[in-house]
Amino acid sequence: MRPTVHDVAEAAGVSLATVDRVLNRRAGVRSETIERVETAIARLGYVRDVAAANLAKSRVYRFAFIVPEGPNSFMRGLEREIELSGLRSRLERTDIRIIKVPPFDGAALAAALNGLETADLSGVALVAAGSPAVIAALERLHRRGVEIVTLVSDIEVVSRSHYVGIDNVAAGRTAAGLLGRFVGGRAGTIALVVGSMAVRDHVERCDGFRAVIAAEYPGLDVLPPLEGRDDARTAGRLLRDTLAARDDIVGLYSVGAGNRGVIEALRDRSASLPHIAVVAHELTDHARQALADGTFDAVINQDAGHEVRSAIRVLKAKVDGLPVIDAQETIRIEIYLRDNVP
Amino acid sequence: MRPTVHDVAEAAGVSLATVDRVLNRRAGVRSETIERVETAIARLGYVRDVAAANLAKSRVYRFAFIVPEGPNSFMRGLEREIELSGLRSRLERTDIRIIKVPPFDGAALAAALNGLETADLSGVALVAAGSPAVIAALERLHRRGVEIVTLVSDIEVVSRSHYVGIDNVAAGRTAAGLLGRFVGGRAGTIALVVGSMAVRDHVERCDGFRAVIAAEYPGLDVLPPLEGRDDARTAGRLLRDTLAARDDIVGLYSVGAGNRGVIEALRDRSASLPHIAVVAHELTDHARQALADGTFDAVINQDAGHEVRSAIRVLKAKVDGLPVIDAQETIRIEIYLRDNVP
DNA sequence: GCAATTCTGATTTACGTACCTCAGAGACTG
DNA sequence: CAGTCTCTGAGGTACGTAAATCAGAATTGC
Repeated sequence: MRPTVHDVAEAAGVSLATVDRVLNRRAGVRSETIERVETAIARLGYVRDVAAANLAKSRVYRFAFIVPEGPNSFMRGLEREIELSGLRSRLERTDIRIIKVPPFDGAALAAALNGLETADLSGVALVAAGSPAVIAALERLHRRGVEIVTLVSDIEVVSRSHYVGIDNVAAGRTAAGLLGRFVGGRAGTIALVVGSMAVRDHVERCDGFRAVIAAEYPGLDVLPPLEGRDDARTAGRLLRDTLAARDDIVGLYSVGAGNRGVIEALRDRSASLPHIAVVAHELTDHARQALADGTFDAVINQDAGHEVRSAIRVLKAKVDGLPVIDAQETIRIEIYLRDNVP
Repeated sequence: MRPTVHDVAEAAGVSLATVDRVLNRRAGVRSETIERVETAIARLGYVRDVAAANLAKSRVYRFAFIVPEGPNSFMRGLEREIELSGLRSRLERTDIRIIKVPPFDGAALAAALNGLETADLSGVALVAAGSPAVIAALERLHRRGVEIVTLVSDIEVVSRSHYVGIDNVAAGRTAAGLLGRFVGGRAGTIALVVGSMAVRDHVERCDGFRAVIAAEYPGLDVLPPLEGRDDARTAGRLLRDTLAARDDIVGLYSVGAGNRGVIEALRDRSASLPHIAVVAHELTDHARQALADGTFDAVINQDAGHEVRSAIRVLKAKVDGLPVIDAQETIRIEIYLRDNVP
């Protein structure tokens, strides 16, 4: 049987009230006594029963999730997952609120963060767009005891924060490894379509991609990125122009949003032209279709549901002062071909 | 605030004891009264607070995990993950026991199942090797109220069971999709190395693999599988013989155990010979190395840690009579290239 | 040496559920 | 009509912890 506070009290030769004070860092205990209690805790291997503690406290975890608004399919999927997890979390005394902010807009994000009612808020998860104002807002929240987790895209160090998302450099390298092999020894150029070079995740993917292509596929040239800014039409137009302007394109890496436009541009190519190998990101409905009909060869994905559940677990662990299980909280870079789409 | 049993009692106009009898399916309540209580539960949206219930019951979940013994790296990794989860689960009133049985041996597995003390056992997770005796033993366990989950390899229907593992047919199809592209249009034959055609997961992978190669890569021939029987030396020897006997091999799919032998056989080939594209299963230490030095092009993996945690969650949900969240419990087919190895 | 202050102990209530006992109401049997 | 049986209510204790109150002990300041 696990030891309880009663056992600790007995072992330390103090009362239950004293053990409670030590455990909950309340004042009124001599340092010598604190040490006696802590020794007893260590000796017995006592661990607080979080379920019982939360019951006694009638604790409610209150978390806010901040996501960019707009047409970005991945973000909308993320939002759905947050809603779903929020519904289920009700049963576990967890209250989750979603706050939407304009994308690519540090000032708006900072304003949203500063507008949060910190009194009964225990944690914030946000898709970070870095800016000094945002960092200041996060530091302020943290000083008020709010735990912070970055989602999908990371941001410069915030004390004691945690990042839930994939390693985007590795994702870019992986895309390069796949595309390099899919191109199959042909020489030529590779086009890049990104959402915006102003968000860190896209920049990192490009960096990783270029590094591997340069090192391992000397026959391949990578063109400068086409910026679609989360708009399918823009992305499609830019790609169409590039495809029309040159005939040496053998591969395409679609780094971020705007897949719908990319798919249309590719489908409009004449069927007699040689196949362009394509690796894209995020397994949305459009991407699934493109995989099924051969327009995309592979899709790299991060599972939004996993990310949301992981963020919630991490926030809870931090609030409860428990360790985070890294192996469980690592978000994998998922690769999908036509054959392993779930 | 969530409604409690008290609210339900008041709403139904009965006493707390009666609500309790209904909730816990104890005798002594008229069916008409049961209905009144259930209506109130539905109307209020009452859900039992599992944490409080477990506290009150001083419940301890007792689970047995049955895994094959022997040198199979994946199984040893699985066992480590079970131990790890077991240690952590202690804090959540969960006691996990590991039972090892000889591999590929239905009779031994059935004997182990029949030897389980069912009195205080709430669930069993097993790497299934199907046989009538095993199925009978599982049915018996299930009649005694023990929940059953199959791990990694599934088995013919057991009432109310659950399978935690990847879709092995899809894994084989995925391997074919990768290998077909990696071979890069060359014609030739593909070798298959399996553990045993007596376990269902390996058979399914081969089926999926052959189907895609036959349909999409007409230039490629697939050789009959070489059975290594979880023994690296055997697998290595068989592959070496095949490689020596023919020079038209352009690809290899290593379906199961024995990767160490496969890797050695491949490394011993003269460096002047053309590259053989290789897709293998399970990201063990040897496989990581083979990815790093280019011996393997891709590794398909199932995350043993996820599987164990999923099995525990599913067993708990079943014991508590709660629904299983399918999206969370689906085990992904992971693809690793050199660049996304964690 | 007395008061004020700080520390500690004992005890109680609460969280939401499980489970037990005891008593009584009502229906049925013979 | 007494006796039995089934159903229901009332109330209590327990699970492990949090948090509060009150009282007594030890320490400090003056």
